[in-house]
Amino acid sequence: MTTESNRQSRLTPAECDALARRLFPHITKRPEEYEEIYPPRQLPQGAYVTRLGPSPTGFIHLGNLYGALADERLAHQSGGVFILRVEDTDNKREVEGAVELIISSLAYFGVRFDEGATAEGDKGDYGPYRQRQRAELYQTMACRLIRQGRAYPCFCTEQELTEIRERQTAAKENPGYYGPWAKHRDLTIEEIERRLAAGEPFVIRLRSMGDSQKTFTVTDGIRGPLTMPENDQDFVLLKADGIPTYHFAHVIDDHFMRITHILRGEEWLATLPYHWELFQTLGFEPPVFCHTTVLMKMEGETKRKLSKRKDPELGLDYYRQLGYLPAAVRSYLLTVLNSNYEEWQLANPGTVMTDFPFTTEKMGSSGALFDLDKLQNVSKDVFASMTAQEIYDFLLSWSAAEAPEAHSLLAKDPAYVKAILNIGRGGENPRKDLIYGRQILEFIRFFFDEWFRREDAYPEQISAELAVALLKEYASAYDFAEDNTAWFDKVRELGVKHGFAAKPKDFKKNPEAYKGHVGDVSSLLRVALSGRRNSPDLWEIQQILGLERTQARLAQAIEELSKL
RNA sequence: GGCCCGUUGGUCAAGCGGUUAAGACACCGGCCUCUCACGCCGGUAACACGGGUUCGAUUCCCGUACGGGUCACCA
Repeated sequence: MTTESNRQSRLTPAECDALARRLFPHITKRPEEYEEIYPPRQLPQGAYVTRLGPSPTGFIHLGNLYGALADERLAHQSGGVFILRVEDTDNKREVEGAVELIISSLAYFGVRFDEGATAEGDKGDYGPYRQRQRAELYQTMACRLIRQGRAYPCFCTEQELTEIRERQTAAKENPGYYGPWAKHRDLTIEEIERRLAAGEPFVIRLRSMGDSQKTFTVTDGIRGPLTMPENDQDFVLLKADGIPTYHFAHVIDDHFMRITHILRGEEWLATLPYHWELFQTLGFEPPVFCHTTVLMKMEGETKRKLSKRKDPELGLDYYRQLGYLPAAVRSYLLTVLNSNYEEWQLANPGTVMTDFPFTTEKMGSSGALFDLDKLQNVSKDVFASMTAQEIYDFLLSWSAAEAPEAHSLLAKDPAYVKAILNIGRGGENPRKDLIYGRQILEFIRFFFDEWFRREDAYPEQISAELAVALLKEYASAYDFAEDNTAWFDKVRELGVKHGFAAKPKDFKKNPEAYKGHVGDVSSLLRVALSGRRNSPDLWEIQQILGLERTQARLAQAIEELSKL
């Protein structure tokens, strides 16, 4: 804007002083006192102090966890502090119990705070940690700005603001409250006095000294040097109810809580000039800004930022309900957050996630699509690295909350369930077919008589009559004590005796000569015993089912097939 | 629309003036094999476009296109 609009306040220092007292009669502290109340932290060199500042709207999704994880890693791996600060300056949006939900959801996924709002109340020396309770601090700072002529009361009504915007749109000017458009920027003290006396509601606006024709440069912790136009907007500092806007609260809190690194989504990039001017005006040393990318979702042909309202399936609760392993979700998010995490993990087997040196430099700056395939793959790997006992413990606690109908069955016979979970586990290359709680229940359901049912058809190349004969013969010859090899040899013999090829290759070479091959015979057994055409090793399944249940299922299949 | 950020295979992404342009997921073959899964081997597939700068551009600069974000007394 013109230099005209950058001029100092029209009010004299004495008038500013009087105005400050008039506006904030209850403010007794001076900003300097707060510097002492919230002294610089005594922390090791290079320690990060980060914070998560959710607004208590009662919904938290993958994107929030994504950011929280970065904050958490940076703070904790550097010996720093991670704070939860509740940004409740908008009472219209507040939802009952939201803070508790946020804390418990994040805790479930392994994100813990050192300081700030907790379920038991505030913890730490830089509180209170709910912004509405810090009103006096913000007002003290606003009072100082008024006194310095760097802020002023604005009595504009919503209508007047709309009008201004309309005129700006018509004139093709940038919208906003700035420069010549800021009509209450230079009210006389008498006019202000008159309106105050009349009880008109007002907000406190910054008197911007910026020039949008000029630029400034900040070095972003993720994106490197960023050049942006200076702010020239007289944006609102304190709302009519005396509560600060995000912009004002953020700058003051991050200063007095001695935050070193501000991680926030890129949606804040556009207002960075606001914050920059505020840091300068208040004389605060700005922390390092780190603007992360947002997590995106594919919608039709285009990508879109995850939305609270449109994407309930991306809520943290959703993954908890499905029974995703917290470690898997964390690990997946880390692969997106830090591009070299995956390779590090591959190169350092047997390490835990917290050993990984997380850096802001390795964070990407273009929006990443949420990739369910990848999450599932990561999840499989995590389950594959766990013992049956660990998986059992997880399933038990998860099902208690999210799958009560399965919980009692899982709890009834721990040894049985663990034996099931142990199939194909323990070797160098464990099976990777466990993804999440619900899916695991589905995967193992046939082991339980309560859930067992035939899901697939018997092999069509075997007639019902022959199938019955095979099953009967198999059942009477079945020896529970035989080992895997001896057992399969017997299945093979049985097949050969009835005209099946001993090897699939023999059958392929000469299909006319056989009724099928040994695989068809075991398919028959598989369907009879598991209800499915595909399953893990049959011998193991029988060992786990036990002799009695095995025989019962064979009998059941014989009966079923006899009716055909 | 103004401003800001971004753009390497379907996805996540290495790369930071000279590479046969990594790797992971997904997909497709093959091997192993009684099915599934695992594992192993192989394959398809990318530097948005146009100008510069340079001996040489994926890499640097400028445009264009496309995508995203933001323009509140919400955060």
